[in-house]
Amino acid sequence: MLDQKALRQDPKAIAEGLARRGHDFDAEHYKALESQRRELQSRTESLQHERNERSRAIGQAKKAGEDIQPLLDEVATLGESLKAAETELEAVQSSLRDIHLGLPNLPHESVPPGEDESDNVEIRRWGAPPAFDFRPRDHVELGEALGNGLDFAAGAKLSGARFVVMRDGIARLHRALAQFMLDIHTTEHGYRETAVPYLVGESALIGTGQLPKFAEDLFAIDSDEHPLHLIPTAEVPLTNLAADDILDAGELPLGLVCHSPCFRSEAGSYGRDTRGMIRQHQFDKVELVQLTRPDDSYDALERLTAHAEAILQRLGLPYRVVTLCGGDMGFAAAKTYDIEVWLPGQAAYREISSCSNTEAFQARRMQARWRNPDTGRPEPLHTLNGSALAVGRCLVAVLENYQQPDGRVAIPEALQPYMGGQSWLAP
RNA sequence: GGAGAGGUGGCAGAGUGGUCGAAUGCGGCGGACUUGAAAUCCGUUGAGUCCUCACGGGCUCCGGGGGUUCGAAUCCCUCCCUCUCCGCCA
Repeated sequence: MLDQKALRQDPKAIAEGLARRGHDFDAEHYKALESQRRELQSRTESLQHERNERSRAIGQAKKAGEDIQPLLDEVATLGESLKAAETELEAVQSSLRDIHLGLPNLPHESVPPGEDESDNVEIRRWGAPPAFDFRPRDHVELGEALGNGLDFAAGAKLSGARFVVMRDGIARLHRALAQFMLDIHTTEHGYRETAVPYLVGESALIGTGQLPKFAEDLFAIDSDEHPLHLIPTAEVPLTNLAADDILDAGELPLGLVCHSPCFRSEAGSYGRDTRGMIRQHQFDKVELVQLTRPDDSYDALERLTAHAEAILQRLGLPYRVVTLCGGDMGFAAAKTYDIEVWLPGQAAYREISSCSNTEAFQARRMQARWRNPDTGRPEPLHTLNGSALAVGRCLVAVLENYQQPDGRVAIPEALQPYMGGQSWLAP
């Protein structure tokens, strides 16, 4: 949610900001609704005031033993006009709420202009793509050769397209990656390890911005008794832990890390990445979330991104970092860095992490606040999130980058302690 | 699934349908006393929102939603959550 004061004060400026991410906002319509709201609200509240006063007078008269009938006659019609005003006000407020919940975040001034992926700006590279003197295979081939360790047919048999079954060394490697990431983030980067529910209620999803607009991207539990959704990312439960809270300044910045499965319907991406485990309905991810003071959130974004990069560096995987342009950013983000890992099977850099500062956008939606010592007042804090990393895609990157001519795969040194000292995956 | 109890301010805990946003205690903050501290005493201390340049004022909130009433923390309906016992169960 955007700052409503700013919206009221200068809707045109907001519209210009939103245009930078390709969002069309009708400032005139908003202004009209807003002035309607103002008029209705002051009318409603003055009627409420009158009711309160009169009720108080009736109470006092009754206590004094006076005849209250004349007073009752006076308020006879008050209730009706109050109710009418309240109903009207509610309708306008609900329209305004719909608008508020539907507006995406404003891009930070440092966000490059642009419409789509092609306008993203590369800001750095690390490592060099491995030079193979043979035709590198992709992870699908490699996995199949490794004792059917990646079995897409089995996944499809159980659950349909975009599911996979992992076995043996590959399953273990997948587990090793998640363990490794958790250990680094908790012991070296200062995040608090957190385990969360994988099913969440509607309010949490509104809090982080998935609802009301993107319901079709989520898997819902089809049940009146349990109207829950599978989490598309641990960002949802993790960030919402702060909902309705007022944190002390001393608690910030607060870093949380969580390993969880993620569930995405991938509606609207039917033709894309159909081969392999790049785009699955279910995948594991280690997620970082930070809650910060507003004046610290952009430094925190750099730190958080560096935490994600540290994993790739330790694994020796080449990557680049890009700043997303306005048109390519997610709904809640004010600024996003994508980290893209080199995949020899595709001879391309592919997204393996996305690190975003949402500023106060999510905090306002979920009433996550901190007590500002300078003002003494509760104020929205800033929230950030980033994958560090997507475990499935990281597995793909290890398999493809560490493959050998004979089909074996070397295990990065950093992971060997998690693999019982093993240094190869071999058929 | 069955039976019962309960959800009130940071915490604990009162609350008769009528100045109850709410007693009291603890905690927090400020002050007095003290060389300093403790103890003691005095004061203060919820959130949201609207109007106003401001001063200030209004409105809403006692688990959520709905209802009765001139007036609801208090009465009614409904949902959610917590606790105890029984059953079932990883």
